Amino acid sequence: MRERWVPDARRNAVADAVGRLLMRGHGTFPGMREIAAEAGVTTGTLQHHFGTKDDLLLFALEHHCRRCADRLTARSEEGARSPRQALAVIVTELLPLDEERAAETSVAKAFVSRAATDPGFAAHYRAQRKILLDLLGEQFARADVPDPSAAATILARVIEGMRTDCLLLGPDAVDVDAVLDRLLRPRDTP
Amino acid sequence: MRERWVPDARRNAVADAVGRLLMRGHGTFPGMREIAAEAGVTTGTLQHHFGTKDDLLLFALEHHCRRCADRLTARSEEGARSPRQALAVIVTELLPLDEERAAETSVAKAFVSRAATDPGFAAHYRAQRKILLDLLGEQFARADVPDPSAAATILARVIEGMRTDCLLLGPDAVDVDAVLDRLLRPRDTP
DNA sequence: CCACCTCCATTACAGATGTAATGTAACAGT
DNA sequence: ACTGTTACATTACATCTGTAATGGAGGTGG
Repeated sequence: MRERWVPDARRNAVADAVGRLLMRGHGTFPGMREIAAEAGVTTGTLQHHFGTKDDLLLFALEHHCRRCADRLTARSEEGARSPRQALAVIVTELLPLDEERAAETSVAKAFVSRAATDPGFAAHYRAQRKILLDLLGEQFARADVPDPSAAATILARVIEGMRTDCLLLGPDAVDVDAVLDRLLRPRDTP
Repeated sequence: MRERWVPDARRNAVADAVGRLLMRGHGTFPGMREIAAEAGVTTGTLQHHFGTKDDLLLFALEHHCRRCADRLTARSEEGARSPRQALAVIVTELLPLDEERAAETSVAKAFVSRAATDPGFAAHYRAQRKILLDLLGEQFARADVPDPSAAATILARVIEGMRTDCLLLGPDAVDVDAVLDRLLRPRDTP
């Protein structure tokens, strides 16, 4: 008998395959047959579960964002002690420090160019960005940093830079503590 | 008589065409015929001046980086008054605020994913990053910021984030002065 | 038993892809 | 004038692309 799958699990497996291919491949989006081979299915399966290729890619993007968000909420209690530690958890969880997070980062990077013109992907970017800004801003407010939302905007940008540094130069190129030191140290108040 | 070109000018024109296509297109690398059409030549011309497509793309990347670097050195004297203004010039020049800089940013973004696996593109990224870090670090040192190279690393990452914010959310999403305010305001010295 | 549906494999196809191969003008050197 | 080289244009081709079309296997409700 053919393997039985709950359809969502199959879609998630395909999305994971896309992540692995984007991580290993040359950065360009893989073809349908390549995705099917990596996922251990045929292109017919892909056509059935996702209509078109763009639907598949958009689902893959959402899948990896969802996984990252799940990890963030799962570790959210670790930040109960100090806002500084909460920020460290968030930043570290977004860095490509293992295969799973490397795939997520590769996916995110690959879709930036796409989002520049395609409104669907752009909307997704905006939504994801807002979630991150809220998370960071909350911790900056707890840390009594003046203008916490501005601080969150800056850290979000630093995170993006750290993700590519880590992806292209290796894990030793980033130092979470050094970054938080500089962004959290108290300032003169006039 | 057929138009005469000094070969370098033709290559640069092709590289500009690639930039425009990456800016307007959906983020994926354009095909040879598309590039040829945009540049007003045929694929034979492309094959003659660049051997293969990868050579063409790498040249395009170098071309746009060179243009940006040229603009930076051309405006370098404007930063003579204050390091803060020098930093503002550098950051602004890297943001996609007109067609030329938008093309440069699109090119840079498109090649990040590629650099993750291809050593040639990765080397280019490292070199370009070092140049920027030196430029920024020099100004932070002039501003008597403690650990100027660490500050430069952070600002370089912020710049990368600002570039995508500006590209995806529009010019109003970035505020150079606000960023420099936060990164340059004096700190408590223990 | 029968229709019906989901799930999937296979095949087919029209179009795009990078590039090799070939031809051909224009000019440079001798 | 002959030769060689540069700078293209055109054609050809094998391969890859996304997807439409078709068919079939297995489970489900009547």
